[in-house]
Amino acid sequence: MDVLAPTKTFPSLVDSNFRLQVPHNSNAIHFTTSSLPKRSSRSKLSSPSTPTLSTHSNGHPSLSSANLSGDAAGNEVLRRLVRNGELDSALRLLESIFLRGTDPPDIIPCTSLIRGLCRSGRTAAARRVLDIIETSGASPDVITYNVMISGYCKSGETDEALNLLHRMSVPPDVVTYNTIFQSLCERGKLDKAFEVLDHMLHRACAPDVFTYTILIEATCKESGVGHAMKLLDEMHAKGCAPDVVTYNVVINGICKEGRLDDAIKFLNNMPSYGCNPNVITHNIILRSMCSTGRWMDAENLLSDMVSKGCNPSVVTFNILINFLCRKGLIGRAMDILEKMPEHGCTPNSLSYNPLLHSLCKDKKIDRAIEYLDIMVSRGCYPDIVTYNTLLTALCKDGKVDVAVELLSQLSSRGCRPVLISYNAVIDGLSKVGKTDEALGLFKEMEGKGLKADTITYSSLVAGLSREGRVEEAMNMVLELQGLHIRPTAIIYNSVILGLCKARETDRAIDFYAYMVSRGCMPTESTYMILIEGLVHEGFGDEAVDLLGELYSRGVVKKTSMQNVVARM
DNA sequence: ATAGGGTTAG
Repeated sequence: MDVLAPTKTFPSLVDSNFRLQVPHNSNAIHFTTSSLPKRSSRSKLSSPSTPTLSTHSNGHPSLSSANLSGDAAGNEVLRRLVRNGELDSALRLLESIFLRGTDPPDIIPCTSLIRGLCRSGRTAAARRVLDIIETSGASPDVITYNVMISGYCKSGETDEALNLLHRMSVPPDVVTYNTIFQSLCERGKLDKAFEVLDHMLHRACAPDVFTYTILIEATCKESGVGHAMKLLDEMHAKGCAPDVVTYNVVINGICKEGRLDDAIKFLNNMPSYGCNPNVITHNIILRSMCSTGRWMDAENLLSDMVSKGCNPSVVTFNILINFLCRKGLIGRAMDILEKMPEHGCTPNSLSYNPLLHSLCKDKKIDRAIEYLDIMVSRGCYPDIVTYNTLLTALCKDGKVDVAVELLSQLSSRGCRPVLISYNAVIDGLSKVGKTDEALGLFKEMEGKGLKADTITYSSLVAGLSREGRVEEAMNMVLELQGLHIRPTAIIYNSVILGLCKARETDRAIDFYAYMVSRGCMPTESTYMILIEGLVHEGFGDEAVDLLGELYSRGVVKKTSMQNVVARM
């Protein structure tokens, strides 16, 4: 015990000065900390670019014929520009002619212009068009407003949408409100949606099936089916009949609450409500049956729907294929896929991907590639998930170079690599000791505007640690703070492992303390790595004490403990 | 306005 230099951090460890550090659960044990390298605090947040108006009004050829100051000829040019998709020229024309002209612009091309600008995310420019219409003395109609409001909603500017709703120069219609409901509900702002509903009723605008369906769906998610049912009653009372979609939304809610049998009853009662279930109704129930392992029920439901004349869709089959693949029943999944055309369905990439994934998981990459060829020969092109599956399989099969090659070809194959594609290959490279090459890909990825996540860093940090480049690994972990990425236990563990392997168990313990101070819960591996480290440096007794303590706390499993002892 | 969303890290 006295071999331990007093300056080191070990003593407090072996003196069993154990103290719970993390309040909630706590398997964290307290080691004395010593200071860690100062972490750099970089904040490189680029501010999102705001749409700006192009204000330059220097002569555009197509404007020359329209120097008559906002008259019929001007509108003709405006229509042509909008029709040809020359949005910026149309905008300039509006600014230069109609803003001060005597005749107002035609609101129909203006509405198209607003729609076009919104589609490319330029809501500020679109709003400018609306403002020009208003100041030029023309009055936008409800459609113009609806297009603008929908543009705001799609770009997430719900507050702007609401402001515009309140200052429209014509009464909003049910479409205006439904657009806003949809957007508020998607963002979980259900309270606000109900406020708007009050507003709608005050203005004597009657809600329709869409209105209620949107609200019922959101209510199922936020407050449960029980509350949603009240809305369904209210809907009935107001003389608005629910349709299949309304019922499907409710059935989906019931399934999500784990009440599959109630959902089935609802399905069976639907005809008595005057509404027949459709494929989607069945698919919702089918999915729920599969995910709860009720395979026989699923098979029966499938034959039920066929006998009722409700034809299965691609989704129906994909649900079944997915389920079978998860259960490892690849053969049956393939049979189903092959039978799809008999039911008038063409398999898509979502049909093939689970099969490819299962084959890869079973290390049958050659068969997966054969199947890929079949898929392509049938006109179904691989998507990014297909490629990601292959990239992962290649890496796991020791063909990292092939994976690198494939990754570089993705764009020319019509598939843009995504974060997961890079993560798969970066991980593959890191695992075979080619961390520098992995770092190169990481740079390339960032150059393409893809932001690395915790998994990317997890692979890189582990790669660096394995190569003995622990300093770099540690610095990378410290840098994550400025990037709003919380390192996981996996990341900390790999650094701790790297330090232990380098016979720097004291620093490993410091890093452990740092991990705990950052609020990251250690795992069983964390402790096992540290214990192995202690053993390697000749502190077997201390390791055993610690192990006993951890075992008595239930942090370490008995088998893990026996394994360590057996190796000593 | 409803169903499939699969693929990556110790």
